[in-house]
Amino acid sequence: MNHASAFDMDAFRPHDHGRCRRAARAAAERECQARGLRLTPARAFVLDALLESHRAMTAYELLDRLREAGLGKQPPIVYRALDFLVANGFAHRVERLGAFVGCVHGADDHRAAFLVCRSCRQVAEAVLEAPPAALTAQAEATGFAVERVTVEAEGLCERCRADA
Amino acid sequence: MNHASAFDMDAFRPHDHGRCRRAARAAAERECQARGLRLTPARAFVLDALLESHRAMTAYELLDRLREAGLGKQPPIVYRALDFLVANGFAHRVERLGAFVGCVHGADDHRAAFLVCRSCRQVAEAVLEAPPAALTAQAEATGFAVERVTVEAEGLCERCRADA
DNA sequence: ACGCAACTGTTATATCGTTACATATGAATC
DNA sequence: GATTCATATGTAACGATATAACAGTTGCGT
Repeated sequence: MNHASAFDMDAFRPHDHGRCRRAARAAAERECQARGLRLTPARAFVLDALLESHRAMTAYELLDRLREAGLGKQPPIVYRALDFLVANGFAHRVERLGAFVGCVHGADDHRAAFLVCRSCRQVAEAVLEAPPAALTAQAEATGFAVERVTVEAEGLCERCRADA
Repeated sequence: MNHASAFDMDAFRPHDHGRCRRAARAAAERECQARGLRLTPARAFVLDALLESHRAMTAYELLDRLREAGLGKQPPIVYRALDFLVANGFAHRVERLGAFVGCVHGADDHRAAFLVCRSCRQVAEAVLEAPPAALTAQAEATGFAVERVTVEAEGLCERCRADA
């Protein structure tokens, strides 16, 4: 389907971001169409804001944008939109930051992992083959049913290291 | 040194918790002794509270305990204690919960991973051989310097599954 | 006893997220 | 078209998590 290499849309690699953004947006639209989900104005607006760059955005940053756009005033509007986007795999929450990024891989989120720059807050999405073996082994051994795995690497991207 | 199996102190396995707790506390004391760190009353109190069980505790739960004990009244006291404990590897922050657990492995925290029960909030600590290969490969490829890796599996422990 | 660094006390505030309930809208059916 | 129900939005109030800033205290080497 897509012959680009795995890191083509990596936040920390030069890439055609317009294409990156449009592809993610189109994938979300297709998915909504296919599954009977409603990409309402507020939801689409939040998704677009997240896809503008690979920088993680907080809920309140997004709320400010919604306010400017006249699409809502109170926190619930943005948290509802984010719940929808995250639940359906169109965005991810970066636990480490309490912030959100658009999903650029369409991967099912059991396999998403992130490189999070602590300086510029840009986030690259990686796709894991599987959760770490040690973790699944211990889960298995103790009867723990894993539902979701969070893998986040915090550090400095090349550019931010150069700036420092 | 320690001939016990890797999961002996797993939160989701029956184990001698008194021994588990005392071992962790003693390890912290030794470490402080060795590195010239001060395990002050507030810090020791918070560590003991965290080691009481394998349940993740929020900063404000801990603050309530500190208040009862007359060791402080305002949030900074507990956040400072937690900063100290986390910085020195005596406790971990569970990002998924915004809460804290005592460290029972003394492992350096680049290698810690967690099984987090979303029902009872008990947390088992696992030790990773290494961060997932896909992640380090992508970091390498893009010049991203990884400083810390968070691996957290959320799910249901055996007991909570049985209860449901 | 002195001086410095580390630690603690206190006030205030920033940041992140939810509850609860009222209202509106879309789309299937009568 | 009117009815109905599920889904989505509007709004006010609040709860939970965390930090800033600065003053005061304590431990400890000299």
